[in-house]
Amino acid sequence: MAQKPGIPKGTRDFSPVEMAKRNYIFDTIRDVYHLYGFQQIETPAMENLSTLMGKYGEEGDKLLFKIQNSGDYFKKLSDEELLSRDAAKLASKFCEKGLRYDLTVPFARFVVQHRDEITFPFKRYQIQPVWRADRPQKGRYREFFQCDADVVGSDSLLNEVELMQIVDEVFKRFGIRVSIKINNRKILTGIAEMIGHADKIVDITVAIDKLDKIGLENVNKELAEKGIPQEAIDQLQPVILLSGTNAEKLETLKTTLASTEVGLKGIEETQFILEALESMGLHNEIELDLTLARGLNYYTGGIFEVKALDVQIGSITGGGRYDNLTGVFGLSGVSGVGISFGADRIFDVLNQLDLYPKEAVHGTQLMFINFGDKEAACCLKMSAAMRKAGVRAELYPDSAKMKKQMTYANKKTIPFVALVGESEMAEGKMTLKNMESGEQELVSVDKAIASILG
RNA sequence: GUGAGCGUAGUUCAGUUGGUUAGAGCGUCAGUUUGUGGUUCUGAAUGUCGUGGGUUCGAGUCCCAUCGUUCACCCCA
Repeated sequence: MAQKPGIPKGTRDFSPVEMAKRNYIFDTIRDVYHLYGFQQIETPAMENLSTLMGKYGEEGDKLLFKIQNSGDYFKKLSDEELLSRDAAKLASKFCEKGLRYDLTVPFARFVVQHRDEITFPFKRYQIQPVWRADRPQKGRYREFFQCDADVVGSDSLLNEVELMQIVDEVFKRFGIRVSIKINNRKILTGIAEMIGHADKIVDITVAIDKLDKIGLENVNKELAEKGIPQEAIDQLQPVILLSGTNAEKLETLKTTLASTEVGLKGIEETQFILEALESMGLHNEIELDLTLARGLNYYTGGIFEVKALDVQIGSITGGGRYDNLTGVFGLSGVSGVGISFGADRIFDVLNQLDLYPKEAVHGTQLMFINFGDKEAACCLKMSAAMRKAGVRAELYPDSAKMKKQMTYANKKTIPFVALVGESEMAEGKMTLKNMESGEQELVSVDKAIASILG
């Protein structure tokens, strides 16, 4: 066997059927975004590395795909640099660009760069692939699509409410049962302050985040390993184990975090969002979950995450508020909040649950069998008329054996086949065969259109 | 970045304690059928057993390396 070609790990080809399904996902999300007044933008696949670096934490920097400069860059390096064997340092010498890691940071760059053309508040959505140099595994790819919607230039919590409504609506349309989790960075900060370790907030949240995965005991162990004293860990217990309804949780937190201003602010925000959503009535459950941390360190307010209830696959949507993301690009005072649907994981979920509507696949509806040049010419005219009426029609290009042509129609799951031979031509009609039932009858073009579209 | 499993036809896999010419289902192609597919029957094609080295009289099978892949951890959509 000749050497088989392949594609880089963590990347995928998409077949026609897969594309039809993916487009159904993108279209559904896009429709809902439009309903809420979001406008689409796109940004380049590559950004300047300086735009990307330092925005996703240390771990994120490592996962950035860097793009090698062109040209003889090694000539410009000193012997010392070349011999340093320091990948990160050397990369900075001959990589100026990188593939985007998410859509939020490029969007922040976009906002700052085009600030004079943008009318705030700016509601944009963006559906594009992103790349991460991660090691692939189940539900994790190195190239995957995100479907982001963000509002920048407005501090109003109504934006959070609206985004949660969008999340709820999208998953309702997909028919995926989900649990929407909400938290607030300010509450997490308040907790860290309360126990007197505000500086350890990242370690604390990362540890707490693993609660349902590794259990309380291991969380506490990890906290201790990160240098949190035992008494502080003890103080954390009631918070970690917080339970009850959302309202009850908030009440408990109000007393626990009474001493921290940030904490109370976070509680107030969360309460507003939850109450607003409650009055709207969501289809899916929304739950205050303090263990929800999210690694992205630019979040400052509300944090959201969505998990599918019927498939185990990690989070399928996430988002949150970031008060000062544009600040790092030189424009402060612009707050933003956004969500991101993970199209690829949603694809996997829909596949596993087999939730695609039949109409999602827009295949050919009618195929003309090709009997020869004369017959084909007649089919050409008929098919033109049928397309005009909105029938997706095609003519088999070669006058191959019937069996071959029928097999082709069968494989493409084309529901109708038209046979136009000598006798049909004489009458200006076609024999229309229903591929599912096997029935066929001699009909006019108009009648055929009616029964196909009917 | 860390750890574990798996690489045999287009595909899913079988292949005994190492033993002659490496098999099966599905798929593909041809015929049965000069205007009828999805269901029948008949026949055919296809592999450097991921790659390189080693042990052995003998390696698909054992050892080492390498690449690919899958899963878990870290992190994340």
